[in-house]
Amino acid sequence: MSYQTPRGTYDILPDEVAKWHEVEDIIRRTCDRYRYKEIRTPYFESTDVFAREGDSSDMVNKEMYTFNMGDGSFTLRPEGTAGAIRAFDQHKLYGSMEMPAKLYYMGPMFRHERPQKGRQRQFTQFGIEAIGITNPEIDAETIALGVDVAKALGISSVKVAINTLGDDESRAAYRAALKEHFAPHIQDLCPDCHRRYEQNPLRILDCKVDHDHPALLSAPKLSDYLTDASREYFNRVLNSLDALGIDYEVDDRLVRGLDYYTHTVYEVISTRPESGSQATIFGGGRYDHLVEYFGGPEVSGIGFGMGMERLIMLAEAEGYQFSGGRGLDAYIIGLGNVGSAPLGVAQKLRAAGYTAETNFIPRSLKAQFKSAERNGAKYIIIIGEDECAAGTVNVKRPNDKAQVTVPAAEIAELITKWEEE
RNA sequence: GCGGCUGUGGUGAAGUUGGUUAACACACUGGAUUGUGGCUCCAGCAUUUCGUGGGUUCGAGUCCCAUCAGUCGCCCCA
Repeated sequence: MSYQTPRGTYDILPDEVAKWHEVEDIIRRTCDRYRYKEIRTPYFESTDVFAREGDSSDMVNKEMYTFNMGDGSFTLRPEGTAGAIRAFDQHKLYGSMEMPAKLYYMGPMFRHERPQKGRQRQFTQFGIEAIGITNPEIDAETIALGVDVAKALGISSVKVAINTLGDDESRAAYRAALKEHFAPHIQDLCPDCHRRYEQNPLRILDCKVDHDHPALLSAPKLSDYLTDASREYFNRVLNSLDALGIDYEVDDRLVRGLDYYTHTVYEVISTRPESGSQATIFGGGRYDHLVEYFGGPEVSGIGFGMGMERLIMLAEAEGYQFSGGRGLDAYIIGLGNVGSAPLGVAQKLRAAGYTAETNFIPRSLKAQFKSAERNGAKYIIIIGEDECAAGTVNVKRPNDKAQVTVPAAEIAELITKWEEE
């Protein structure tokens, strides 16, 4: 009997962790520059935080990890927005933070989906939310933040696709128009579109099967149903993107899966052909009713979510070199009966800020040299019985094979001197 | 949830129409060189074992069924 990680989950092994630290660090620094503050919410919430009324999609019905321990129904968070808004309302941050409240989060999310590459059941998502002020410049700035993160990881082949869903009035009118338009053609469309017709008519527009169907090509445009205010808002978003120096493409077929989105929606995708179904780097939009749903004021927010596994995959595809973490400064070799002398030397170096490692099991000099080399030691320190008795150590620099003998007490000073050369 | 493909040691992998000792390479361990490594050479390294569990057969890594996992596409994508 052997054990393995559950389907769609994976271990991040020691060799890969440095990569994650680096990505996390880039995200934190970027958010810091934009003055977004981290918020950490529970990994599970009451189920109704995620299963809001009006959502009848597959996500809520089949793709959530929900459990009941006898004190209510709880669900592992499938995304970050709901928890952040819930916290914003619960702690009345609209009273203590200056608006917009600019928040970011980073951590594991859980979705019971069929796994694929870049699509795990437990995955890691970074996201931001700017809550409390409806303003097109904010919408544009969130895109700039996400693009900055991607750029910092060398991801340059990106395309910003953006669209507007308009306000409630615009979207309701468009939805009605779409249903009216497709009603006579519904029999010609694929079975999936039959379901979409009922559940989310906007999704028919990006159907892969019926992509070139005449009824799709002649379908009414959302832009024709926008109110003047909505159109004006969207134009200001686009102008702001110009000001930020961000190229974009308006894609009037870009929609979202949930009903709470209004006005701006966007997706930033990789244009590298091999990225396939993992092309989306991050996607987000504005939501008008979420804050009041959780008991807060009638204000809107905007945010995006970014899958960090994909981010790392894309960074690697673009040739980004991860630093690999800190290397080894000194490897201390002990030969013969030298007791704990190597430990003492290692500790002196660590106290001075260096990384140091010693051999613990009796091994030949050759074997210990191999370990030192494999660990990429910048300095190799040899302590034999003679040195131990004399209170000295041999210090070797593999680069040029220079070697000196110094009193053990002065080891840190010697390394520092060599480091400064 | 649906369909296709894949699954051999630490890694990459070869394994013909089922036939008896699972190739090769790298990595790793030890030695040649018992206090100065990185090269070279030698040796060891899957010993009912080929993701797991059944089945067919005199005999299965090779065929059949189931199952698990990965992967590609669909659905969905908060």
